[in-house]
Amino acid sequence: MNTNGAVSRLTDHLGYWMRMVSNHVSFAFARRLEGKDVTVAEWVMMRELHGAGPLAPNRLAGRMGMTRGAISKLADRLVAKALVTRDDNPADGRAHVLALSEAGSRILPELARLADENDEAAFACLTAEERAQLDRILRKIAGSHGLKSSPTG
Amino acid sequence: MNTNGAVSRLTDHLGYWMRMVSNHVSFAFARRLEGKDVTVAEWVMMRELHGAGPLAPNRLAGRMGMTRGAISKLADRLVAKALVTRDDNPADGRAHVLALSEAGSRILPELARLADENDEAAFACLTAEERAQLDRILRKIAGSHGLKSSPTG
DNA sequence: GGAAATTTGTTGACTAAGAAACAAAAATCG
DNA sequence: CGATTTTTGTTTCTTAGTCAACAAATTTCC
Repeated sequence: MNTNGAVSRLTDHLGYWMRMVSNHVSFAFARRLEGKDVTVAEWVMMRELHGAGPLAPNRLAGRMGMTRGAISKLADRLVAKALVTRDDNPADGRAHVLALSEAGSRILPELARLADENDEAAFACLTAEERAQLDRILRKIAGSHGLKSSPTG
Repeated sequence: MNTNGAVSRLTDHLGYWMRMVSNHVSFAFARRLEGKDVTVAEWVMMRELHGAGPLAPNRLAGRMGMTRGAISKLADRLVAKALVTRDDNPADGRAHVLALSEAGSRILPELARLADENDEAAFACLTAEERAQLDRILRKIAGSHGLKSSPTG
C-alpha cells in the first residue's frame, strides 16, 4: 500500500477506527458519570485502589499511565471530595499511601455498575462470537506491545 | 456479570482494552511525528484538508469532532507554520476557507507514510484474518453508533 | 558513618482542549 | 424592507494533563 507515493485513505487505517470507537466509548462513559460528580480519570484511580488496595502515588502513576504530577493533582481532587484518603507512609518518609475512603468504597459499586452498563451498551451490536474475537485480538495486541498499564488520556 | 453487587474486574471490559490499545497507537504515532514539528491533531486537520479539499472551519469542526474554538486555535498554529492558508470566503463575510498550503501539500505524503508505517507496526502482530475481523468489527460498532467524524482527543 | 546518587511527591510554567460570551454577517419571515 | 434569529469564527476562562525544577527522605557505596 502507498507504494507509488499516493496518500492512502485515512479510513484505511485500523488505528483510525480504533480511535473513533475508543473515543466514543470513553465519551459515553463520561456522559454516564455526569451527575455523580466523578470524572473518568477519578473513577480509574478509585477502581485501581479498589482492585489493588492502598497504593503509593508512584505506583498509581505506573498503573494508570500518568505522570506523578498528574497523580498528585488527581489525588488532590479525590481527597477534596473525600472519596480517597492520603496518609504518610510510616515506613518511608517520602512516600504516601492513597486508599479509598469509606465514602469512596460506598459509591464504587454504583460507578462500577455504570461502567458495566456502558461497556454493554457500547458493544451490544456485536454477536457473542464477535465480542470474543475482539477481546482476543485486543489482548493479543496489548500483549505483543507489552501493555500492562491503563492510560487514561 | 456483576449480578450480585460484586465489582467486576476492570479488565473484563472490552472498553478497557480498547482504550489501552488505541492510546498506544496514538502515542506511538505522536512519537513518530516528533521531529516533523507536527502534532497528531495538526496532521488530522491537514489530512482532512487533503482528502476533502478546502473547508470552512465549521465543517472541519464537525469532521474532526472538535469545537469551533479548538479548530480556530489549531488553524492558528498551522497558519503560523505556513502549512495551511486561511482566506476570507468571498461568498460569505462570516466564513473562512482553510486549505493546504504549497508547503503543506509538499510534506503531507511524508506524514502519510509515517501514518501507514505506524498502523502497520501497531497491528503487525495480527494475522491477515485477524486484521480483517478487527476491521469489520470496528466498522460495525462505528456504524451502529452512527460514528462518522474522527475525534482527535 | 557520611557523601553522593536516587527516589518520592509537589509545584509552577506551559499546552491543548471545551464551554460560554461575543461581534459581525447572513438568513428568516412578517 | 426591516427586525429578529441563526450562523460563523474568535476570544476568554477553566480544566486536566505534561515537563522540569525542586526539597526532603532514602539508598548506595566507599
